[in-house]
Amino acid sequence: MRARLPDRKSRVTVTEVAAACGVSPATVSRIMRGQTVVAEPTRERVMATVRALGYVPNRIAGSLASMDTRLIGVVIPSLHNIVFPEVLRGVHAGLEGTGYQAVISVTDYDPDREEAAVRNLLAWQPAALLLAGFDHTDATRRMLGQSAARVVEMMDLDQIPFDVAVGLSHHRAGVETGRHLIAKGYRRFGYVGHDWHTDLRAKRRFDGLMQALTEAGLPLVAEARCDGPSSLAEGRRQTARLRASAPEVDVAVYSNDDMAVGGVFHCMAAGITLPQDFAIFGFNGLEIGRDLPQPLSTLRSNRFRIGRDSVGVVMACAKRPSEPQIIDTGFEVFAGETA
Amino acid sequence: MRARLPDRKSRVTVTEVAAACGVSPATVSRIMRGQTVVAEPTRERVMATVRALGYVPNRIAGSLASMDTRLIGVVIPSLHNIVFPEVLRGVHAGLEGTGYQAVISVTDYDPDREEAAVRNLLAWQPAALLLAGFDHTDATRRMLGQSAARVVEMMDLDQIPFDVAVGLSHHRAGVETGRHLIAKGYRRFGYVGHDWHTDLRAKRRFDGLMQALTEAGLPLVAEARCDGPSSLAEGRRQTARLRASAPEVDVAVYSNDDMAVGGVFHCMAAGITLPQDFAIFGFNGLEIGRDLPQPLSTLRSNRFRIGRDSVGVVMACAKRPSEPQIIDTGFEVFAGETA
DNA sequence: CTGTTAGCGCATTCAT
DNA sequence: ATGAATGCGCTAACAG
Repeated sequence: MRARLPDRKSRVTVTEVAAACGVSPATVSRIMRGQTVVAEPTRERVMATVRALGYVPNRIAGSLASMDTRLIGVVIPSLHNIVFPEVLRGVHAGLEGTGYQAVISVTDYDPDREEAAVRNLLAWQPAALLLAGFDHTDATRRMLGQSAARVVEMMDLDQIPFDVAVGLSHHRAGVETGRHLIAKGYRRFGYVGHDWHTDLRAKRRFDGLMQALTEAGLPLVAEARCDGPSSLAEGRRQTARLRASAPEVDVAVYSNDDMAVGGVFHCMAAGITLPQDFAIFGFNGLEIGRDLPQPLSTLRSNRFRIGRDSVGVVMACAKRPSEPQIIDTGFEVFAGETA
Repeated sequence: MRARLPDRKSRVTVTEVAAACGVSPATVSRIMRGQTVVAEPTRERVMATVRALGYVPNRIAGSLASMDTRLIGVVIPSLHNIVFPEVLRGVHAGLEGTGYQAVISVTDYDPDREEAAVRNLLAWQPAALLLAGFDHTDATRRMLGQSAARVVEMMDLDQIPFDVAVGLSHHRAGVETGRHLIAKGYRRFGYVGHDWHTDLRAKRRFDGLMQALTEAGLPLVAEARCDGPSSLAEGRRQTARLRASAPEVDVAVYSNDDMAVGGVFHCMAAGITLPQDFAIFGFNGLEIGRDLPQPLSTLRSNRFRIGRDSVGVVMACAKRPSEPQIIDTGFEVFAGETA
């Protein structure tokens, strides 16, 4: 027999509530979940006791008994800019009122850390796992295969998903960017970007851009890329480099809005007039770009919608579909005034 | 007897692993937790089986048995700007390698939604709850009192915490802002702000500023405030209003960097030279301010550190201290070039 | 060092 | 409409 129980987190249990008002634990349990029909007087009596004792049902025990956790694992690459928080905002909007909770992990764009995160999260038997992109280790894929959780690969549509993908085609986004700018009359293209090893979607957009240029018989005149993650500071620095090395470039496509706004700041400081002297086009459609003195020309990805719809799809059905499913949240050109 | 078991999320259990390699479940459990000493040959044999079967321990069951969940509840007001994601970043940095997971809820600055979030999170028996500020409902306070979880009130130090507070004194931040600007020679102060009903810390900074002005015998010449949350767009709008109504103001203190950067954008667009014609001082020290063509003058709050240290304190000790504890993560003036 | 035993708190039968 | 019995998968105490 156990000598001493460890301190309980919640003092009150169903059994105690039941005892306190002369019903069985099963009745209390039923009332707490509002499921089956219970006589109104009983219900009221029990609820009074619940309030009096401050009873909070233990979901750990409940989940074990019912084999249903109401937990959603969310694995995101980064919290360094506003992009993934906006996805999270969508996730929370989708979760609102469902009784599900989000358990969050951050990978810093490292597949091995993603693997660790997935392992830890799966141990909580989540109803679903929301990941970013398709770049997982083999072990991660195996674990996902063994689990019964729904798996949403967010942000991206350019590969066949494991279960469901919710996002946009970054390749097509790149193509549309190129076509849009060519249609506006730009011919001497430059590219300003950040690390492709971690941010594969940025690379995919670049490839799309190149496809559009090739279709139009145009070269990429120059590019300036840094090794690290995107930032305003790198956007400024790489823009300076690009301008110094290739002053003939009339429009630069940026890997994202952080880099692009950095570019705008460089131009402000250097007295370069946008878009006459030089044009800038971003990606994402962040608030910061919209509220610039000259609004940033960019492509809006719908990050809130990605998060919300990802939750929506797993709430709609607890089982994986026989065919991988694809939900396109789209993108739109935001004209702005910098290109 | 139960007719039919519901589908299990994880097919493999300790019992099955144990059976598969001829040891007892307890031994498998011990090995999985790496706690007590187990003979090396046994360990290897079991681990081989674990890998072969793809066994993932069920933490729901584990938590119930050990009454220790390794879950940390985090309740944040908003994901609309980068401030709380930076706190979350700190939280995840602090959690790294501890085996604890963060369960997140968002309140949109609504105490009633905070109450609901706390109720839902406490049901998971978390080891700790991380909240923002002191503005809780009575019911929330009662629930926190009943639970054994550590409670960290983040961001703020201006009241006596329930258990631990990690953050900075917003009143002192306001005072220091005032003194700093007075020392720089400014005399005609304005204030640009957003809604105080939701963001009580902004109000506290304002009060501190007023105290500094009063000490110096200076009036607040003008103020422009909006009802909604802070944003770049409102920063621009309210700055325009302030300038129109009180052109004599030589420095404006802003409720935060989002508003202040909006102010900088207004000045850029309106051809106002900073800081000669008009000076701007923010609060937070966001990346966006630092990388502006003219870096924003502001007060750095240490949001990453707040998150990391909040986790640190609950990892250090599982029990509430007898006396409320206060951890000051401080703030520093960032000189910048706009004031 | 390892096995046995007895729950953790709750949800779910099935019987009444 | 309600109660009694059973076990979810695991960990902790104890015995050996």
